[in-house]
Amino acid sequence: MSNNQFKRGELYSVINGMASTAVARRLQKNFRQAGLEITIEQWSVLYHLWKEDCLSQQELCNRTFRDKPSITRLIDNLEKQKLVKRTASQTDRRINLVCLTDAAKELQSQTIDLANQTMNEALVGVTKDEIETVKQVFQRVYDNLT
Amino acid sequence: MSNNQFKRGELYSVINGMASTAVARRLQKNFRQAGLEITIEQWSVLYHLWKEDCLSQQELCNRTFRDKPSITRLIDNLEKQKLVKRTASQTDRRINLVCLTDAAKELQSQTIDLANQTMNEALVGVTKDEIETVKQVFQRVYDNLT
DNA sequence: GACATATAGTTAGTTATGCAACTAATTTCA
DNA sequence: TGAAATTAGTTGCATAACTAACTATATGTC
Repeated sequence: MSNNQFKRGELYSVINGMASTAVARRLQKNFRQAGLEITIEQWSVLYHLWKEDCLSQQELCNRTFRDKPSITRLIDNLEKQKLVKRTASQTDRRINLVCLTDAAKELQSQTIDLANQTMNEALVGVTKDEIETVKQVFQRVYDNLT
Repeated sequence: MSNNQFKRGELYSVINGMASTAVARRLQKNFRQAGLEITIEQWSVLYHLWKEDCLSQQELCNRTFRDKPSITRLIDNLEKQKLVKRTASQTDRRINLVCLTDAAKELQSQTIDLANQTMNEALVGVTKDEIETVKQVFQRVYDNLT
């Protein structure tokens, strides 16, 4: 038995990611209470577009760790809500560039404030070093499996 | 700004839980390759029943961190596959006791081996102390938000 | 130039999640 | 005792995930 193997009874918390689920739920709730009608999955797409606008769907797949059908439907829903718009690329007609609308740009600061607030609530009593360790382990696990 | 606040650019990995998603995906794949037709959500319910059989649906909610409709439907599907059976409690007729079938009992060792194997792959290069820290932070975050 | 292969995105089908509204059984307490 | 509140579970609706199969465009190679 390897040195770092989880005991069976502890496996679940890792597989299920209960902590990140709890964060997501709380953030969703905070959005709703602020009258924002977006899901946190939609928000996570907008988040990457705020960093760099007009990405291809494939690029959004890479950055959000989602597969193509998931992104297709998230973009469908964001388009219905008039938060993004698909535009065919001039140079490669296979590619859709996904660009923010003005309405989406207005959401940025408000939702990022809510996200930061939520993280502050979540991380009460957690040290900087511990956060650093969690991030490193996450990255390592992700790299190990992909 | 609080001392342990995430920088914006780092928020996503926590909220999305990409690492636990990657673990779940790999475990699901390993189940499929072994010819096991269960989802990892279903497995996570069975997991708690292997530890203690014939729990109420409410108790399964608590132990798996899911809400009641999610458990209702997971049990529906597990019942379709003849892996569990609902039995009305003798003492409180509101309660369904969810009990394992023989078929489910046979799945236990095989799937837990696969889960341990998956965790070993995932945790290559991660130390025991780091795992301990991650678990503590998860628990802390969960407690902070619930 | 033409055929094979790779890449970008969509669609269909199944399972799962969250919320809100619901039924039925039990408990509380006036 | 009997009405109100609580608890256990279900159902309906919308969103999202994964897989597999699909279309369309682009690239690579003979």
